[in-house]
Amino acid sequence: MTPDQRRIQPRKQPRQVRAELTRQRILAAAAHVFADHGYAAGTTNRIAERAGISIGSLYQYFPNKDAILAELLTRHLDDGTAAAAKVLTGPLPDSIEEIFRVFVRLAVEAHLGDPHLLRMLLEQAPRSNELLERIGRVKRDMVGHTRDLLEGHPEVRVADTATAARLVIATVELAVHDLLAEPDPIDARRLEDEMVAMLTRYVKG
Amino acid sequence: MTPDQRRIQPRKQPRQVRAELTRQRILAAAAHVFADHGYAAGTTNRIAERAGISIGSLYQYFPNKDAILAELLTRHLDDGTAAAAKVLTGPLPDSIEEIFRVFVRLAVEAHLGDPHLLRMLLEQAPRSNELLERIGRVKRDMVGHTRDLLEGHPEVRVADTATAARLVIATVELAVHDLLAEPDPIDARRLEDEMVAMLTRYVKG
DNA sequence: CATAATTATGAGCAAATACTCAGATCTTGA
DNA sequence: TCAAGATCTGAGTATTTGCTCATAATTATG
Repeated sequence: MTPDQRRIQPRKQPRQVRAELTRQRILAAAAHVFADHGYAAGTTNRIAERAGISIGSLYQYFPNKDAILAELLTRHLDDGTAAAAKVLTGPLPDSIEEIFRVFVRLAVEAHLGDPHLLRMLLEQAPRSNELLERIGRVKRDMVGHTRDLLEGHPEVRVADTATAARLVIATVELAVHDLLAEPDPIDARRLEDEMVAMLTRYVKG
Repeated sequence: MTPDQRRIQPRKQPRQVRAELTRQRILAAAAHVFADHGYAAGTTNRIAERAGISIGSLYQYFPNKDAILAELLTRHLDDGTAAAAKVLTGPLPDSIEEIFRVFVRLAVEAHLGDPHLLRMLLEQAPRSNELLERIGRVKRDMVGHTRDLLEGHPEVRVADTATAARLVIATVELAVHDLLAEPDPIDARRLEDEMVAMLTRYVKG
């Protein structure tokens, strides 16, 4: 470990518009390159090339390669929690089926953009402790909320709500990833219907 | 690409016992190293060191690093299909619930050995086209069998058996991986029970 | 317009790593 | 016992890759 605590924060705050533009180009290019080549083979030089900027510029906004991945993942997590929080401000449907539908749809929508990138993110990111914790926290929150939901809802008839909550979250997250990222992806709407049906019948006993 | 078609086959068939022993040591060491460090950071030198042999010996049995991963994955796939084939020779239970239980248990057992390694394998291996196809074929077979099962079983009441089969396979595969490889893994028996319950209630409508 | 501040450049360095090869050591078989 | 073949060794090579830094170009400021 370097003495200066292996930075993840950008080394410089952009002060001109072109700087912010360059940052965005780098992130967009990184998303494509990582999705196409994987993390290890997605070299920083390739990212710079794809972004149409020099390698030097890249390192003016990101202290190292990991920081780029971290930023991409952070964005995804923030987008997801923001979307979920927004839904939670309004009133939820009554039936457990429709509640599930809301959240499954949220998950599907969050991954329709670039499923390959997302898959990559959640696979490679766990190398870093900081990101591992952040992911773990988000997941634990989701499981917690799900558990509360299961315990408080009259239609639900599962004995062990803790286990059921974990199963529900894992199923949604992973199945969405997998099915959407496959070479022959399932139709998103149909996936939503079937998954909602499965979860609903499960928790209703 | 090199002109000689990037080999995956070992360059030499072992003719003495010590050779076969070395091969096994390499694979065992690779499994540990890959599980601990990931594929990229699992260097061939580290594998050789852990196996207690020289780096030169390693390259006498595997033409390159990818071939080691390929062999590990092939073993896992072969073990899985062999176990499934064995089960299919005997008579299956009547109820769909008990049928699901048989296969879920198979999946759980196949991953109890070294879940971290398996997770790694399925995440990193798809870089190679050959392995991608092999995995795809196994998966398609499983989906096909599941579909036949769903269509032929009187208790099953799903409209779109093709989609349902994909959902069932993805759920079992991925949830098993995820839940077992987590820092705080779910009890295997409880996982089996809940998953069987979920799938059964799903397909029974 | 002039000076400073910000941003961009890209050749090249240092480190890591997959892999080679010439020779040493061990095993086999007659 | 001993030659031929099989196996093992590990320092070294070729390549890749993350990243730096001196310098240039651009933009802001007064």
